[in-house]
Amino acid sequence: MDVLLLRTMVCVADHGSFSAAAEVMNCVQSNITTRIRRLESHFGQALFERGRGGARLTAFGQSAYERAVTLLAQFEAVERDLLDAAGGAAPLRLGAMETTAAARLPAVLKALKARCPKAPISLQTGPTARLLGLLWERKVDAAFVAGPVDADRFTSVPAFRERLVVVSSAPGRLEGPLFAFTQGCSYRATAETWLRQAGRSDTEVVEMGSFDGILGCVEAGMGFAVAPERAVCQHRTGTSLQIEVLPDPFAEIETCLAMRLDYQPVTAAKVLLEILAEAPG
Amino acid sequence: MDVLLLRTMVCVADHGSFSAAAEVMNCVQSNITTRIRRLESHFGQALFERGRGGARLTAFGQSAYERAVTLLAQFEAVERDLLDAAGGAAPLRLGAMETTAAARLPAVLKALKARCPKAPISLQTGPTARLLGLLWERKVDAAFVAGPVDADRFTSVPAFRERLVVVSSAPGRLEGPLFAFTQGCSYRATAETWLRQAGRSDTEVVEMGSFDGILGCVEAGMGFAVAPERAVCQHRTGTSLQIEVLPDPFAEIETCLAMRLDYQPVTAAKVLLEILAEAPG
DNA sequence: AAATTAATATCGATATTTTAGATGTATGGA
DNA sequence: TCCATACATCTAAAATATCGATATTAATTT
Repeated sequence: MDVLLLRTMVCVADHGSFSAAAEVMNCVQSNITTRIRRLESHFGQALFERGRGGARLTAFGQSAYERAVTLLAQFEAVERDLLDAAGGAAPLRLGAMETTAAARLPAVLKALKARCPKAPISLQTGPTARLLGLLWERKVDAAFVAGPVDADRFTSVPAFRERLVVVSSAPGRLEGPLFAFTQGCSYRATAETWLRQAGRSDTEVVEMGSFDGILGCVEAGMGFAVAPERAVCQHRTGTSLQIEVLPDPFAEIETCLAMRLDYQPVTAAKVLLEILAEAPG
Repeated sequence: MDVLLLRTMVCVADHGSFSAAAEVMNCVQSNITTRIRRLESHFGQALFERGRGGARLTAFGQSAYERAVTLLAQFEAVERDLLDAAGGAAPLRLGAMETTAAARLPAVLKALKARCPKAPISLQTGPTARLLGLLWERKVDAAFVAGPVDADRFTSVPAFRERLVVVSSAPGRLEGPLFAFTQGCSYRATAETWLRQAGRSDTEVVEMGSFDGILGCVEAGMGFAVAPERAVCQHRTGTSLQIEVLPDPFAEIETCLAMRLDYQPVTAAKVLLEILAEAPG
């Protein structure tokens, strides 16, 4: 019984079909079939019920899946620890909100790279809710998200204090729709709460996937947006964008670095925590 | 990082050299070299210090070894459980003392095979001390050993009550050396204690590896032996061997089935426990 | 200093395993 | 009926692991 087979089983179960798993694992679907069949013949039991609309775990498959998940997690934890012990070369997979990535991370990551040159560091951006999901599934090791964070599921340390501002094309001109990220973005949630309290629950919301796009639309006078001051300032150079701090209690938002409770920080993660502690934003 | 690589590392560490590991793993030594080098280059760190007289773990190798051992144990536990859940086909590796294997196990194993026909059952014989060692290293799942057993390290259930007898070629003729198994046999320890208490500490001891050999020598009048009554009776048919029960408190010895505290019994093991509970010997 | 010994390392041929990609089969819905 | 979706099967080729012979190394012995 090989780890690859277990990984494949977990991937199929997670993505609901052989073909989806093949895409995720960068191989052809026939390989997935072969591996699952090997596992199944090893146990003499079907792991999945195949049918239109994908593959579902059988009862036996379900129990195998649960054990496989914890086994693989332990396997990866050991591998991480050893890579780390071997010379601080354990990878660190970070997540961050778009705006944090743009406004805050360049300085932090530069300092981190300087102190852990060998550690491969990767970054994935997305809204807070999705990042917490990735964290929970162990797809990322630590994520910069808008606080506060559910302390029952994650540890978190304060990283940056952001001031939320309203961005518009002219002072006080809050006409047109609110440009915001897709659902799951906590800044958007804050903005909507603010608008409701200000009696503007009718404001239309336009979803956009990129921060640049949002600012571009706002600059063109198509509407307004809510974003952290730092992030706007970075983009504002040479533009006519106007900013205005949100009223309390919406102005002050804390960005935290969140991790799973059971995550054992690798060297690079410890250094990141030190960097955040040294230079509080 | 493949399981085979970890298994190889553990095997090298356990047996002290690449070539010894190669023998145990049924492959040529160059394979071991290749696998260890792959692991080492993966971590960028040496796992073993090579030298005349074998390979020793480096500090890093030691920590890798410890993690690998627990990981492999978990891996195997999961595999066992799943094979078991898939249809009671999980293997059961038994250990037993020579005399137990000869006198008691045939009936028990027959009943076990009848109730778990699919489960592969293997048996390894040896003296109590070695069996407990195998148990501890998880090389066997359960072992029939002479009680009492250290309850801090093993669970044990009573299996058979044996009456120890002195075997000689003529009634009362306890001349010549004591024929016994190698060190580690608890019957031998009992016999030596008895002899000491009887003021015969000077009795010479001849070690032999097989029970048949011992009885043969005794029958030829070369000396005497101590063994469970049942085992002697099986072999005695048509011989002139004389038996005499040992004085208290040496006569009554309990044979237990011992398992590691953390062993999760597979179906075959549970059935074995039932069989022992039904027909106490 | 040379020879011996007990180890691991290296290398090329071979065998095995895994993969990709083309094709087949089944099934439900337009 | 035809199409789309999804798994199964098969084959050639690519990747990988193994064997077996030989080289290398370092510590002992002579």
